[in-house]
Amino acid sequence: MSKRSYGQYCGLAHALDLIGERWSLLVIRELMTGPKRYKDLLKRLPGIGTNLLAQRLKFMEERGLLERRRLPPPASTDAYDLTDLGRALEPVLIGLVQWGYRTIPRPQPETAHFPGWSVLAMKAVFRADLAEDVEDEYEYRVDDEVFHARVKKGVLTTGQGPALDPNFVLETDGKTFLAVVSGEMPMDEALRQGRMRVAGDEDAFARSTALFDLSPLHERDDETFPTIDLTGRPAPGAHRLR
Amino acid sequence: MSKRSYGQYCGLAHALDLIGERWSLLVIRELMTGPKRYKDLLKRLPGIGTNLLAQRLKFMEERGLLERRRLPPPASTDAYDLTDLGRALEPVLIGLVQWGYRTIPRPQPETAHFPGWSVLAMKAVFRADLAEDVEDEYEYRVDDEVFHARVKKGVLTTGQGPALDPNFVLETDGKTFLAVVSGEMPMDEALRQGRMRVAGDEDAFARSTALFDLSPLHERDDETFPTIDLTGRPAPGAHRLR
DNA sequence: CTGCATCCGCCTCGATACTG
DNA sequence: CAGTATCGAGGCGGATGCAG
Repeated sequence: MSKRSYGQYCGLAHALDLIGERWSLLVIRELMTGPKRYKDLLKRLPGIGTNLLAQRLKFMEERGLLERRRLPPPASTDAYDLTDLGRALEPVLIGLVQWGYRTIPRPQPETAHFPGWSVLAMKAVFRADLAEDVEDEYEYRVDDEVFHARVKKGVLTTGQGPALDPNFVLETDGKTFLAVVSGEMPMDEALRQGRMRVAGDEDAFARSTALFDLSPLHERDDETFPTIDLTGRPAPGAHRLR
Repeated sequence: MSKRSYGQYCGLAHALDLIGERWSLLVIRELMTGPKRYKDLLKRLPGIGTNLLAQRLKFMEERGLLERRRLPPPASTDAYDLTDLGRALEPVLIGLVQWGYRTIPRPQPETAHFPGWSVLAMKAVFRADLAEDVEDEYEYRVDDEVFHARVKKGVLTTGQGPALDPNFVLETDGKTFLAVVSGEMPMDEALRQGRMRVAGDEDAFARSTALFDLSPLHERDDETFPTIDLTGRPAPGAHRLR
């Protein structure tokens, strides 16, 4: 029952009392892109073990991080959804993603990957300083997952499901997608090989590749790596797009 | 030896592979305020167990988060210090502190607390939007710990040890300090009772209490609660100080 | 005395089997 | 489908040992 607390008066220690145990933050990550059913969580968290997932869900529900919800009529079972408190962890997740990408190893054959994980990654690598004058909407279809991004006045919002009025729709399979986002394969090559297709406005697509800097993460130098900005100052060397 | 990895291609999962285990982030927190010796870490992390601390230090040193350093001559033993990679976790720690303070319970008699933990807390509750025109330096002496804050052009920097040219020096004991920062005791009362003393510029002290909003954390409404700002937009209702 | 390594009991984790 | 029950393996926490 996880009665182990650090017993410190410290915001960090208390935060870790709530979400510091194994799998907890990954459950939050899954719910960050929308409500999920129990079995979906199991599928997207390979290795968690069913008892532990149940325990984590119960624990975080009791603490007010998430809640069990009855889905609208067509669905027969419940789903889990974040509360405002749980959703407030988004900046922390983004910060951890940014930090993690500094040293993430290249994907191995057995490395798990779901396209939806890239929604957080997009927010992590988003260049808000280049997006002041951009107003776009992009749709991504990878395997059976569909998600979208909306850029407006320097702000990025994302969600699962199709976009309302996308400037382009990108379509590919999970293997190609992973190869591209991990920097193993240049995007142009995936397009040339026909393993990735983009339908819509070419200029918007060019803008999107600048806004989401998917360029080889492993060779990137720290100077240009975006990090959470506590002061709101523009990054050095930043220039307007368009 | 902690060979357990999530095996996911996701910045968050990889970050948790590095700092997701018990005590890891608290070790980082300790080193965030400056290099520490092994025994100091043990003392400031009650309950960790000596073997586990050694294991965590070794693990994180191998991964490049921290390094063992020989201290300047007067010291006889080594100390541990963060690398740039480890120090890059600061925004994440601040974000977690901000989030943790939303639900942190009132301190109990057995709750551990070291004054230095408040250095991170200051950064977490700092109102940068009020500090644009402030240029101050404050010194805090609590029990045997001394630390300082420097505010300049909306930016806060902190450190252990005395300030160079402080506008005021605040002095108190650990018990009173905890009571005040946890909102159990109003700062005025601590001053009136003589349990806390402020020597120096009264106006600067008034500014500091506005910049570091120590007002009752437990009753605070979410609207005014500072959170990490990814966009650099000023908080709603913010006004200039001075 | 500091900086660990070893040992030991307990709790957590992860996999599988089972139930409403 | 959504969990609960069970169990072996390993991580954790506390005490102790020991080398520099």
